[in-house]
Amino acid sequence: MAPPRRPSMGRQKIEIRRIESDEARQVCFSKRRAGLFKKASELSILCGADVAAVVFSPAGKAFSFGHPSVESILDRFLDTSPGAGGGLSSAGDRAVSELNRQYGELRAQLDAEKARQERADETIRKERAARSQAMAWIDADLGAMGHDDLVAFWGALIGVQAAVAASADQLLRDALLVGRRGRQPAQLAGGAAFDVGAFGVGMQPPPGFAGVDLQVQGFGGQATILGPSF
Amino acid sequence: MAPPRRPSMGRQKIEIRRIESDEARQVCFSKRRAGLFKKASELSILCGADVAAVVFSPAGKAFSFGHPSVESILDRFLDTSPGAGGGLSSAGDRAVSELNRQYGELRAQLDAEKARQERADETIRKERAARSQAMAWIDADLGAMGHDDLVAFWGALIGVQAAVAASADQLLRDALLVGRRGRQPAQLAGGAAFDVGAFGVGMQPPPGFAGVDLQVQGFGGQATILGPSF
DNA sequence: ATCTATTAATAACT
DNA sequence: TAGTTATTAATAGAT
Repeated sequence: MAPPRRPSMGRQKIEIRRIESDEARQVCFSKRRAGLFKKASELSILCGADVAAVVFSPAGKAFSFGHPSVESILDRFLDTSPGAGGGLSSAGDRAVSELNRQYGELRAQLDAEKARQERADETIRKERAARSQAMAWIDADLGAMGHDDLVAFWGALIGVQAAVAASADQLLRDALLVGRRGRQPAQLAGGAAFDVGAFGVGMQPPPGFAGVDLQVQGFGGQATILGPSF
Repeated sequence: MAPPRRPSMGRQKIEIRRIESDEARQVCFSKRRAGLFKKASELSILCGADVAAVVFSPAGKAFSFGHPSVESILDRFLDTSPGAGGGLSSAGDRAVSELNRQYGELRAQLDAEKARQERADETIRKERAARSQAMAWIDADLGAMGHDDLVAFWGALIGVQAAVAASADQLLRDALLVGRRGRQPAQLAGGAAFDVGAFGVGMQPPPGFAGVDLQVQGFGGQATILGPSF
C-alpha cells in the first residue's frame, strides 16, 4: 500500500526573518496584515482600548486600521495639534471614523453569523452522526434476530432513512425514472408521502446486500426476493 | 482512583465583545497588547514592511511599537506638514480608500456567510421534516407483518440508504467545513456503495437490541429510540 | 506570573 | 486570488 499522501503538509514552523521569495513575501504580507488588523480590532473591542495600526508594504502602499479612527489615535499619540490644518484634519477624521464604525459593525455581524453557522453545522453534524450510528446497526447479527427484533430494527431503519429523505429527493428523481415493478412490502400509514415501494423499484443492485445476505443465515431467500425485484 | 482532574480547562472560546470584568479586561489587554506588538514585529521582519501600532489603554496610557520607528511611520502616514494641504489629503484618501476596500471585502464575506447559513437551515428543516414523516410511518401495522415481508422491507430500506449515500456525501461537504477530520462516505458509483465502516467511524459500538426490544412493544417506542439519539 | 487545554492563525499546497 | 489542511502560535481560565 502506498503511504496515503497528506493533502497538505500543513503549517510549518518558520524562522522570523525576511522571506526571500518575492511571491511568498507578498502572500505572507497580505495574510499577516489582515491578521494584524483583526487582532487590533479584537483588542479594541475586548478591552475598550483605542488602537491604531499603520502598515506600509515594501512597495510603499499604505494600509491602516484605527478605532475610533487612525488619525485621532495618531494625533493623540503625537500630541500634536497642527495649528494650521485643524479643519481639514477634522473633516477627514469624521469620515474615517464613520467608516471605521461601519467596519466594526459589519465585523460584529459577521462574527455573529459565523457563530450561528457553527451552531447549525453542529446540529447537522449531530444528526448525521446519529444516522451513522443507526447505519452501523446494520452490522448486527441479523440471523440471530427474532421477529420482534427485526421489527424494531426495521423501525430504526425507517427513521434513518427518513432523516436523509430530503437529500435523497434529488437522487430518487433519477431512480424513479426506471419505472416500477416492485412489490409493496407493506401498507404504510395512509397516503404516506414516502412510498417505500416506489423507492425500491429501479434501485441498483442492493448495495451492500451481498454482505447482508451472507449474514442472514436463515433468510437466504431474502436475497432472491430483494435482488431480482430491484 | 479519583478522576485525574485537568490542571486547567485550557483556552475557551470567547465572543469578541467588551469584557465586563475590570480585572479580566486588564489582563486581556496586557496579553493581547503584547501579542499585537509581536505580530507587528513579525510582519515587519518577515515582509520588510514598515509597521507602527499605537494603543491607548482604557485608562489612557499609551503604548506603541514601530519599525523602524513609530514617529517615522506616523509622520509618513500623516504626511502632514502644517500648512500644506496636498499631502494630507492624499494620505487621508488612501486611508479612506483602504477602509472602503476592507469594508467591501467584509460585506462580501457576510453575504457569503448568510447564503451558507440559509443552506444549512434548509438542510436542517428538510431533515427534520423527513424525520417527522418517519414517525408517522411507525404507526404502520408492523406487528401484523409477516417475517418475509419485514425482511423484504428491510432490504428495501437498505437499498434506499445506499441510494442516498451519494447525496449524503454532497451534503457533508458543508458540514465538513467545520469538521476537523472525517472520512467521506463511499460513493455509490464505486464498488462498495454503502460503506458502513466509513459512516460508523467514531461511533459507539452497536447499541445492541436490549434497549430496542423494550421500545418495540407498542412500537410507538421508535420515537423514543430515534428522538433522543438524534 | 505560570501552566495547559483549546482555539486561532497561518505555511504550504491546490 | 481564493480555498484546504496540518501544524504551530496565541491565549482563556485556573493557579
